[in-house]
Amino acid sequence: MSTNDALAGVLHEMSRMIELLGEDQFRANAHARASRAVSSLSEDVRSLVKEKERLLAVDGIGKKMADKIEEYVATGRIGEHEELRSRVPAGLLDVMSIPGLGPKTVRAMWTTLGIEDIPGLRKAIDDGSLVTLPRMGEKAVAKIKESLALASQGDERVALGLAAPLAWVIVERLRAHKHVARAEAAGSLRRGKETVGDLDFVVALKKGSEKHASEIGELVSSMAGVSNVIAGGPTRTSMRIALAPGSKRTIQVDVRVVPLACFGAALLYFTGSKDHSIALRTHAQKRGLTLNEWGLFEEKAWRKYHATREAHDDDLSDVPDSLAGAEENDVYRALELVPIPPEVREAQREFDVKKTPRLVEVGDIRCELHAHTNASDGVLSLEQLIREAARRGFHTIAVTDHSQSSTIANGLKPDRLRRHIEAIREANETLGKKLKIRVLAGSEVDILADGRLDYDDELLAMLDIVVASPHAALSQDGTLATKRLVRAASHPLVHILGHPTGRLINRRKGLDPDMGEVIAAAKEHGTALEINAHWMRLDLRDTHVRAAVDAGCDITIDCDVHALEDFDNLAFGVATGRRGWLTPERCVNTWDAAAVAKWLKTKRP
DNA sequence: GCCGTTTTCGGCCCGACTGTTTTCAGTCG
Repeated sequence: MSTNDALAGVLHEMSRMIELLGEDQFRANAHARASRAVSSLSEDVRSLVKEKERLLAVDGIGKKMADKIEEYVATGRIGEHEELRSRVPAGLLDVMSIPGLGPKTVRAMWTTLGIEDIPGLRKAIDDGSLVTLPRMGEKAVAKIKESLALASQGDERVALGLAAPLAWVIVERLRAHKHVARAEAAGSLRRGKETVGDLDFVVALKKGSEKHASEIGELVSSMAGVSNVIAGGPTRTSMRIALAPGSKRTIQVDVRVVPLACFGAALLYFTGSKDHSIALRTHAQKRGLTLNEWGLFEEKAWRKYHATREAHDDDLSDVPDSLAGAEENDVYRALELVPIPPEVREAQREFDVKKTPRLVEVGDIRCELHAHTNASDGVLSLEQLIREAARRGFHTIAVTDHSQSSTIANGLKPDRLRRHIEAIREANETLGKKLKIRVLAGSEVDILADGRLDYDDELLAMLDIVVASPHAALSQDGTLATKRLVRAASHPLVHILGHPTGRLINRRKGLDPDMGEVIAAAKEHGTALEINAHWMRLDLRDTHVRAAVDAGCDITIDCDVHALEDFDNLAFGVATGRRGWLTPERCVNTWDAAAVAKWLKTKRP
């Protein structure tokens, strides 16, 4: 785990413990906010504490928080954290992590029944003592029991690439309904986060169809794979659905229904992030306005409406006129803000921009620079690969099979690579010319544990393109990893540093180098850093991309193609790039053929 | 504990839904 993630975890825990102790809620919120700010930092806190002003410039980090962060970096602990821990039973945090159980309820369990952990909670359910708590009835206990059963099957966030296909199916189903005017997936999926906790959908009904709101929730909750419906109101339905047909793994799905005039405001709010939404609402509040999922309103007008709303709460047709609400961008403009793309809505500097950034888009991508054939561990023949790349309109396809050390991946020994180069050059002359696509002879060469490359320089120099990636020794020490990657990024024949950390989302932590140093080396030597678009990798990750973009590095977005469908992972790589504020100019794959060729030459003798 | 185009003190986003209540507290996103 990176230092940033570890620190964020400590701050989050502090926030939860402050809540459990029933102390100042705003202090708890401040710690939670600081935790989120730290986890979305593009820089390692270890370097940030050296320049305190820049640490203090981070939204949500003030003087006291900066001191705690400094203490953590210096000693690996925060005294106040340990003091809190001594006052709160460790198992109580597990209890509070059960959906439906918040700080007030868990505190009551603790102080009146002596419950200190999940076994204690189970016991209190069984012996009937739990139901004696205030505001605790049979239904509430049943819900807790259900949550307990669910919690044991694991609640880790779902990789973007596993959740997205289900989201697409649901959006299509919603859009096909006769009363639906618009439907979009929102939440962290829309923001392109590498993992998502749940799926959010915003649906607008056609004018005159407002009475049919309740049909929409039923439309989704009647889908195959729905295991239980958690809540179902006229405008909001929550349920759990199997991630794939037959899969035991489920994900929470929330569907919100709004009138068409409110669609933008609802989409804005349910896209988040939480901190971005809070910043917008605070901004509105200072202007005597109120922003909610129904639109942007004069505060007085909204209050008057809302006070009378209960009488007709299943009727969505009478929301008062808003200052903005139909489109997200209208809301930003009405607040005198620049519209912000979803992927960078993190309340981290996006409100400082003077105009909407033009971030890289899938349609900008014009070449693929990292692809395997059946010469190593791909399933496509050279011809199939070239045809598919051409079919997708690419001007260049790089054939980069594995190098000799990757024996499991059938890596090529030097002799075999020489013959492979000839075959690729031949294909470039024949099929490439015919399909108007340039075929590059390349290699994804292993970066050995000490930073040396897996072929000698003479052989590397014969290749049109070299992607250098780590594949083994992925649990080595951070300092060694930094040296290793810096050495590879500084190599005069390397064009691209491929999936630099080697992490696999939810499965393998990968290397933990000082990315600041790696980025600096890449910048100095004109080496591009790869965003590997496979949803299991997304490596560089979003925060690394942002640091690299800030440093002025070139970035590639590569599908690391092994099979036809891998080309479709591009959207995930692009989303990660966008989260890192990547513009087309800095993204090599958006350049025209001549510019890419010229760039490749700069790294050849 | 953070923060400032009202403020260095005194605020702190806002609504839906549930289950428990006869008017609301707690949780969630």
